[in-house]
Amino acid sequence: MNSNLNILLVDDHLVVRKGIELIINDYYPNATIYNAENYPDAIEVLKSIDINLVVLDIIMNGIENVNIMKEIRIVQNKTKILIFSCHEEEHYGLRYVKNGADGYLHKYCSEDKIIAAFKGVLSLGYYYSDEIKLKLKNNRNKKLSTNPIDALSNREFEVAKMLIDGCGNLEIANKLNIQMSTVSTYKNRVFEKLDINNIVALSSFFKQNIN
Amino acid sequence: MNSNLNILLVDDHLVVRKGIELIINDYYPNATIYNAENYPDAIEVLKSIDINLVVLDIIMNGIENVNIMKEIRIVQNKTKILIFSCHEEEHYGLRYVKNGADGYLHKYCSEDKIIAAFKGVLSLGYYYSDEIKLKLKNNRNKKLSTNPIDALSNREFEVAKMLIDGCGNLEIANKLNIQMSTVSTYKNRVFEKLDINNIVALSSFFKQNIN
DNA sequence: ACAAGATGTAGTATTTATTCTACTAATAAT
DNA sequence: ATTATTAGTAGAATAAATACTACATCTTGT
Repeated sequence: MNSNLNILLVDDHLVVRKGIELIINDYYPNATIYNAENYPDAIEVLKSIDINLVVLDIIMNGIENVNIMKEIRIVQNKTKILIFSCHEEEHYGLRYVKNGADGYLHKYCSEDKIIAAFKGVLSLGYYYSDEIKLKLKNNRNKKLSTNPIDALSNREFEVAKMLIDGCGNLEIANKLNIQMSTVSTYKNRVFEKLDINNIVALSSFFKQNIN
Repeated sequence: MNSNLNILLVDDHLVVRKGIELIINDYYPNATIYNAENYPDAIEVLKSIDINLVVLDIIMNGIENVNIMKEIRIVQNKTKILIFSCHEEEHYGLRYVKNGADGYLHKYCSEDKIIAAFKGVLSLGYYYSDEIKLKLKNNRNKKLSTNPIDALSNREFEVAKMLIDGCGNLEIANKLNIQMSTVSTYKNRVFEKLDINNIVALSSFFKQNIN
């Protein structure tokens, strides 16, 4: 059954790939492991080999690229994608799942969880935390925009940009002639919509998603 | 010769430890590997076993602790310490070496470099990049550093990085077991030293000067 | 056309962050 | 050896930010 299990590890850290490999070896001794340290290499592998599972680092060289999942699905639409990220699932998980991930694993997690995720994705077809399941349910009807920034209202966008410029809430409130609590409300809505929770993340979000 | 080589891997990421282990296995098949996923455990191991080399992640759970090296040296002063970090050596390296590291490896690096570092540290006693060697020399000659980040104290540096990770003052205070006002003091000193006034600027300062 | 959700906005209570001062210990400078 | 800095740390007072709730006005899907 596992004799023809093909797993592709996509991560720019050799050590991480090796670590996953060692763990997989224990549980799926017959699996064949393929390695890719960048996305083009990964696509190449997928073009020539039938891969059952892609273990994918979504942030390579500091750049997040959720679109890689679409590219993977174009080449092989039945392969399973398990995100293996160093970010907290809490803030990023939902977005990845909405963009096509079948599961989300934190680099911190235990061997048990890694194996549980592998099993889940390979047998059930998915591995979501309860939190993500809940968020998915609450979000089911909403369409997924390729660019979450598009979901921001004008006022939210305006505030977001000022925050990135280093303005404080009070300063923004004064400039826009609104109450600080109002600014806070926008800030919250922005954070929720982008599924982030701090200004640095907001900043990098904008850098990545806007020229 | 290698028959009684004892290596301690200190890293909170299982996958990383596994990865290093797999690499070590190939080159030092007789080495005995010990694992610790936190500092107290590491110290425990060091108290009972003669360790030749500690492969050390200095940022555990998002908290940098350069003092761990002093603690290690108190327990075993002849053991070698090789920092294995996910940050660029360029500007973090010097700080760590000055605080007691015998070598610095980036998590990104190739298998060759990992082995070279192991060999260097175990035979020569150190493994420094040319850049760090130069900096060390300049430092001895008391030449000014061109990088303002080098002007930050250990504690300031620590706090700065946590701020960039999106931690709030209170969170940092709790993690470091200090008062929030103390955190604020550091934050202020950092901002003054770098001549900035908000987290986004701090973040880009680090990105520019450290990556 | 009408319900459901999105948007713009605040008030208030609470939580966090900043300021400013200050003190000790460790280092560096002279 | 002595002085001057730097580093690590808080307390108290003050200011800023957030959470939560609320509500009227637009949009939009059906």
